[in-house]
Amino acid sequence: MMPHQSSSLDLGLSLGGLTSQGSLSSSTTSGAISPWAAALTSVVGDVMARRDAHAHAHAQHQHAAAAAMMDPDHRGAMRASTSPDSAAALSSGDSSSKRDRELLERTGSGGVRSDEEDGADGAGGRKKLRLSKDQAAVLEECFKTHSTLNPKQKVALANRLGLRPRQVEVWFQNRRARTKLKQTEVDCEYLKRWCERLADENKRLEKELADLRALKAAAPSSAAAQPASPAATLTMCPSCRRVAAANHQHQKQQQCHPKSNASPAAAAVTAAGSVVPSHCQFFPAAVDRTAQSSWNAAPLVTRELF
DNA sequence: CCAATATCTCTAATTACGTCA
DNA sequence: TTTGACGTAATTAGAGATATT
Repeated sequence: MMPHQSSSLDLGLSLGGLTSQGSLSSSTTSGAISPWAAALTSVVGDVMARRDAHAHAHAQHQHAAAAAMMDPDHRGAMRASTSPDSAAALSSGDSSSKRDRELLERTGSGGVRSDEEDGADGAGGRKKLRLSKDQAAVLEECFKTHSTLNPKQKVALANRLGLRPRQVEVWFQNRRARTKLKQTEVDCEYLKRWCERLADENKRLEKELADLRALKAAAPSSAAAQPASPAATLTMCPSCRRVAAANHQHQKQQQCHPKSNASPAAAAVTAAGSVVPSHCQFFPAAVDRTAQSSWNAAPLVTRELF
């Protein structure tokens, strides 16, 4: 599965740096600001300035409450907090199960509630939050920088947006899923077009083969002049279906695909582990997709093939 | 040191809500 | 006004990693 990225993505964000003015101060022990923190700060600054013009008073109230509830550091160095509820549960020695705590978080008891939730029914019904354009823009910008969040980033972002950390987490999960789905669609389209192209190529080669056979049949006299020489025999490579002349003199076919000892450049290993002959490598996906070991690393690009 | 347990985060699949044509 | 499609927030289940007991 995916390795945990907490250490590599650690912002060094200090929640204490969240000032009441809404500015996000990010600092590392070295004093350098990470790219993610810088992006968050600038994006949040731009978008939130507009947002705050409308909802500053209410947001401040929320953020103050959130800051009071959410301090992941108080739980110790190693265990990160996902929700204020779980933090509270742990710090109070609560032995309730994970599901219980998740239920608690969902129902919002003791946690931070968003504007939308405040207006929701309290009967436990699933009330769907609609993220504002500004919230979505901030999340989107952050996603561009990093598709995953460490706990500190999550809490900081949640605080800034007036959302629960869980909501930020869910948004990133769904965003990754959408990205992957889109990439899959792109890949699917790409493969479809390759398939069509190969079918065309196959047709062309079969026609070429038929022509050659016709040519051979039409000129039997020249073949008869050299009856002992089967050099004109045409064979087709079972793998790539290319036509090749066979050298029967030594009962050795002209090898279309030199066996495994061939130079590394002669064969590329596909993702499935099969060997693709070098002259069959007009399907680049067989090669370059091996480098895409993870979806996160696969950029959503339309390959320029045609 | 090792096993059991707890907790976290992730993906994948699914559900359900809100919007819009 | 109703309805179906669609986008997406939220839920669920299960797996892997890591810390704690």
